[in-house]
Amino acid sequence: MVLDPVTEPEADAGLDTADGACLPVVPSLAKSLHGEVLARLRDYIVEGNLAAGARVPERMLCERFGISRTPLREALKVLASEGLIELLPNRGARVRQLGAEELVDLFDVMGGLEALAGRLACEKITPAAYAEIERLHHEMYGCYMRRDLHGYFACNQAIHDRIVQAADNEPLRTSYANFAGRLRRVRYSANLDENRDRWGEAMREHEEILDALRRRAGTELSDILFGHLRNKRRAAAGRETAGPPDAATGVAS
Amino acid sequence: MVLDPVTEPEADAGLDTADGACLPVVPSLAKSLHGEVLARLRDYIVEGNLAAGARVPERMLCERFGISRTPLREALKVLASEGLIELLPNRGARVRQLGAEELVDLFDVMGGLEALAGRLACEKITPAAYAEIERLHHEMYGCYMRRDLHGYFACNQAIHDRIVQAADNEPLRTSYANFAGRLRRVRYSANLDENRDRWGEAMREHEEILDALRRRAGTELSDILFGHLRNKRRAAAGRETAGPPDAATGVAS
DNA sequence: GCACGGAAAATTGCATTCATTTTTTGAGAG
DNA sequence: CTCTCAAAAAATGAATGCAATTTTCCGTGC
Repeated sequence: MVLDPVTEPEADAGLDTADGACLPVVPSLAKSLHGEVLARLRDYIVEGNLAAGARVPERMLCERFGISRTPLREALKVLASEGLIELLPNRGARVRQLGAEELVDLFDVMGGLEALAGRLACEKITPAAYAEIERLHHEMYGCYMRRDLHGYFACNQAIHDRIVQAADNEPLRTSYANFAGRLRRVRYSANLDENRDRWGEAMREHEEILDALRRRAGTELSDILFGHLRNKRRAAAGRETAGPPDAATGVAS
Repeated sequence: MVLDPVTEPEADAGLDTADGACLPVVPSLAKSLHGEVLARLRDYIVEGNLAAGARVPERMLCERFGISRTPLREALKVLASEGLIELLPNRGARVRQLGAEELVDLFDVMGGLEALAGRLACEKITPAAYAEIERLHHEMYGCYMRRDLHGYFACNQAIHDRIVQAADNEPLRTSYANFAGRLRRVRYSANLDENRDRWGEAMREHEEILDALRRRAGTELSDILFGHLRNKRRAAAGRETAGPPDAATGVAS
């Protein structure tokens, strides 16, 4: 996940004379140890290998990745700016705690970004891309009917991703990936499984989503998507134990 | 600018026993040389002290800030992740070029974030905060009437900032500040001055904004704000020379 | 006169080192 | 036995050092 911008082997060696037209893809963190470490460490944390609130042990990660502390610390600074970890003055870094209110805020931002993606998708989506989403929608409906939770999740995420892709907006993609990563750090829980009402509701909302997208009704789709995320948030919040900030929270539907 | 999260002196030294309730504010980059350098360098670039597309000279900035290369390079990595600069594999960093299409994308994301801020503000804004926005609106109208462009800009920005503040969502604030910074790097141009139609239109849109906010009509305000940014984008794009990616583009209204 | 080639200089990326702060360990007092 | 305090140990933050790549500059050939 966290869709990386494509990293081709950088085939344009040699002739880059005075022509200023060498800005094809962003080679920013293409190779370079730093980029590698950043991606790996981000995955490592998002995957949940480090307990929430736990301190990030530099030494251990250094030998784990076989690098020195310099590139690792650079990666830590970036992850901090992404909001995944926090830097404690003179005390290193620790995995960011997601309190209940922060979780709510993140869900709202995701809702805002999806709303934007929907709006833009209605303007720019190609018939082929729409057809693909329609296909995924029907596949998801099939999963819903036969109570295939795993398949449903996969289709659901694929649909939302496709909408973001269809928006064809690189900064939006990046931001979306960033926030999705932050939320993904919390444990998936099969909350739909114990919440059939929400599942049905979510399915109906997805019908509306597809319908609005079919009609290219940007404003409408925007509202539906925001509401969709709001309901998802509520469903997740319902599952929450609120007390310990480590509470496993559902991220689904 | 780029509103920093408050940095209190971290008064909770000593007893943090098993109680997991020590997450008041983010001391992330509170002090620490790295945080200082990051903020200064970001300002330095946003202010436009480095030409667009120009390479970022480490050595020079090091002696300019009186630090070694390590914290500077850390800051560079973070700024790259923020999208302000780009890292070239073995060639250091350069200030990111904003092509016409990227500019459009950034405006859309700003529109999406403002739309979200409007929605949330309608839910959470306090009467006092609303009153303040109303006051700013009338002050802005005064500026408009007497053709005080500078005052108009200031009020305009203050209003949009207040809406974001009223949304009371920290991740949103951070993201908004990030994108605003990226756009701010392009030169301000008094495009409203040569585009009286747009000025009047913008003023009318702001009337609608205030009205929707007064009625706490979140969905409506969301649409108006997105459209407002869209029009702003169009006005800015109209000024653009499109050819050279260095084209000075207006960011106003 | 201009393009091509190569060596010197500069710059980058990462590792290592050093000073400072924090955390842990242990001894002693109450 | 527990609490306090101090010193050792570890870890952090930043500076410096070093190999590798890039850029610059100058000489040569056409």
